[in-house]
Amino acid sequence: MFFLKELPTQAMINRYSEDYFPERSEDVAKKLQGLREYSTLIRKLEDYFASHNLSQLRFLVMMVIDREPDRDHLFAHEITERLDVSKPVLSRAIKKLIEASLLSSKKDKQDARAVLLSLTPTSKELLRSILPGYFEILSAQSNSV
Amino acid sequence: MFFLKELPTQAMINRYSEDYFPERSEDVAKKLQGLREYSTLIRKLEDYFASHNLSQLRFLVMMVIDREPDRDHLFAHEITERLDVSKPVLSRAIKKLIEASLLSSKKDKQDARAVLLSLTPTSKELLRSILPGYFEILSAQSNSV
DNA sequence: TGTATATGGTTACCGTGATAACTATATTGT
DNA sequence: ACAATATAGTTATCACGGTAACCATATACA
Repeated sequence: MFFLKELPTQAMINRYSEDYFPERSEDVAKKLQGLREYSTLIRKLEDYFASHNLSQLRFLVMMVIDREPDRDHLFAHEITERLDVSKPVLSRAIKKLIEASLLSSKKDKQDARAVLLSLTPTSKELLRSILPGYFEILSAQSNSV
Repeated sequence: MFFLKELPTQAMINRYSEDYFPERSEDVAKKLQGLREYSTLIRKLEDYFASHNLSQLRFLVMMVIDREPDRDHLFAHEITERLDVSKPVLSRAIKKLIEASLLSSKKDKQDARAVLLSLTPTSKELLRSILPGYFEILSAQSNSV
């Protein structure tokens, strides 16, 4: 998250940065604007997921299982490979999804440590119902990015 | 933060979204890419601030005081107007900055509720020392944004 | 075979977001 | 003047990131 509401003017950035990178101060202005716009977008997404008793992370966990070709399940460590999130955080997100009947887990037969995770009918239906709103937010022109 | 490492291909997005917004699925792809890139950038910034015993928020609190024209102080509620963060979070950030001698506070004479916040010599020096690295990260081309 | 190492996942703990509700002081309006 | 309302800031509590350390099981290899 990037909190700054009123971005510094180009003049202000120049004043701060001209000692270091005068030739790149426009890049800085552009990046700050991007940070702000994407922070706003992330807020909208999180609000949207929250209104469906989800978080962005829990949504993405379901998505990466759903989008997996040729298989209807993933192991937790495979989800870790696909999402930039720490193991404990993922572990907790999975636990909540299971409690909400949005994931089902099954012990693997080859590896007693591993757990197979798959979507439930409920979560497949939920995914279908929230995707339109998700794409709506992502494609909205109001986010001037 | 947006966690998805491998973004969906355009074909995958089309498959998911064509029922809803076929004409805007390229916008969706672009937004997802932007989200990912800015999340990476925010991670870099947070790591950088952490290496200086700061957070992005604490840095921005100092910055908005420093950049204020004609005054060397701000009230907490003025900082709230400038940063998109809740009052309690700001309150805690200010408390930590004061404990670290990076902010000094003084009761206002007109309004007994309000507290004047200004930078200390230490924090002015700290700001000057971390700004080059901050602009370096923001202007780096590696963030392909 | 059995010991060291690697891997899958969880637990414990901390930092930092949020909201609701609170205290204290200012302001408004009759 | 004083009751109602608004404002400045804090406290309590929760959600959800992170790292370090920990089980349990698999794998490597002497």
